[in-house]
Amino acid sequence: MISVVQHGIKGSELLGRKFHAMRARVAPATLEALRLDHVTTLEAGEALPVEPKGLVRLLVAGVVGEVRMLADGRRQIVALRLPGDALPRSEREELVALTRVKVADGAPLMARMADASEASRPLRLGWLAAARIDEAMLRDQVVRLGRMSAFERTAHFLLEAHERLAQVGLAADASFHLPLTQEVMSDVVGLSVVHLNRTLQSLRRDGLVSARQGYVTLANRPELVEIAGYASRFPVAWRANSPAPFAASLAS
Amino acid sequence: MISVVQHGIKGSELLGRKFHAMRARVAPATLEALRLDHVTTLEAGEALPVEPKGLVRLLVAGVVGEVRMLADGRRQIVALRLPGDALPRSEREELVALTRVKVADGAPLMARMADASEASRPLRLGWLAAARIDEAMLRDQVVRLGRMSAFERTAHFLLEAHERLAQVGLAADASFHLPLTQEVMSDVVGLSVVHLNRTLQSLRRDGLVSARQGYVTLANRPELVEIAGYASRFPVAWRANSPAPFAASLAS
DNA sequence: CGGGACGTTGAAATACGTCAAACGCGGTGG
DNA sequence: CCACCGCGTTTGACGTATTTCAACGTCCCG
Repeated sequence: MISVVQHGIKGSELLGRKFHAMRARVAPATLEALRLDHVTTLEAGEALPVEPKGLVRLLVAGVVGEVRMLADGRRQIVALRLPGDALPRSEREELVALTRVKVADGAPLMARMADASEASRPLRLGWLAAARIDEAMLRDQVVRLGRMSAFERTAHFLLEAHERLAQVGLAADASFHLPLTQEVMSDVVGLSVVHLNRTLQSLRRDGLVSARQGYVTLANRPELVEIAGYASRFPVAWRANSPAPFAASLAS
Repeated sequence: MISVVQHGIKGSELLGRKFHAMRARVAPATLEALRLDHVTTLEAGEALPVEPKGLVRLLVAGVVGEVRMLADGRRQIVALRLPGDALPRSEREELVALTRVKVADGAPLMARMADASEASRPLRLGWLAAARIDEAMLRDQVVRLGRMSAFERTAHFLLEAHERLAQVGLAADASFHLPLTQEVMSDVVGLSVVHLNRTLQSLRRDGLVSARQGYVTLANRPELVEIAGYASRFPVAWRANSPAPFAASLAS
């Protein structure tokens, strides 16, 4: 979330590739300033070091979790960060690499932009819009955990994951790569591993999704949407654009 | 949340009283610009009309809930807004007066400030800080719902409510006025009314809180904190200040 | 071949939800 | 003044979703 990529800056050298900036809504000069400094790779399970200065980091590949631990070891993954998302720095949550991960330190400009002081107006607005989407997804998460059944939660979660990945070009059709262990997913949706497992089985039995080996296919998306009461978090304006160019970054 | 009041602008004519602005960290000129236009009163149960222009509204008295309804009638109150909080405008949540409520339309300046474009730097920073606190509380809510037992949730919720009210001078000691029905509270903490009721009884039996008639007393705060794993959401810097002047606004 | 993650399964425990009724209480109207 | 609501709280009995515990299967990797 806080995904700059989803904002008109489509693609970049995020992956070591050239800027792809199709139909970028941001002035070239500003885009230029977005050039990223350093790309680090972390292994699954590692905690990301806390951001030293005021830099902003961008998740280039893999999945990062905002993890909150309780005293007795219970774990809640407050939110997931997917490729293209910025990595926030919250005080009580730890950022943990849930898969192998590539992180790019944004140029200081990004930090200043976060300050909402300097930087260009359109970029700043995009930033704000992304933050708003972020918060909306957080609210979704609250509703999921507070009022939805295990079945609904899981469906809703998968729908969200799919949509977010599709946004950044990591899901062409109804299937996508989501290399998370069931334990991780259970900590996202607030269930025990065992029950999540059983819930996934129900979803499969009902022909709604098929999930194996980290590959998920939404076999019956309309029905899933119905069940979960899912509503897209992305303004139509954005959905129209795509297909986002930067791909294949979830795996490695 | 997004409480401007908690930011150095201590007190105001929010209640029709004089500005009290002790040790305000904001320039008088900026403060001046904060003057509020119109104060409306709404009855419990009423939904606040959606903000027409780009105005920002401030909750002066009473409690407002950010309510999300599911198709089948289930209700989740994503967050509570207490006196001094700004009223956000989210797409999927409805703002509902949970008690009799007083709302003030902020001057257009506030709107511009929300844009993070114009307005003074300190005010803008305060705004951002408040937004950060807001999000932190939202994360707390996620953890509560995702990984805490009914007992812990309720304790945690009461602690948060107490602290927030104390921040704005609506709780001197360990007791405070929280005129919410158990049904409302149950929709905040994601429990059934019946179960919330029983949970409150346990809390009473254990001598941790006493709650009757909308008046809550944290009889054993340290123990509650321990149980709920509660951590304050307010930076120490703020806590030092107080006692906030504007009072008695929860009731009416 | 052994070990370690991860997924799956079964049986039993429990936390929480649902249903339905009763209670208390302030308010209203006769 | 009393009777009769309506609304919120409380209680009991019961149903069920979800957790816990413990074991087993499987795949991968050394």
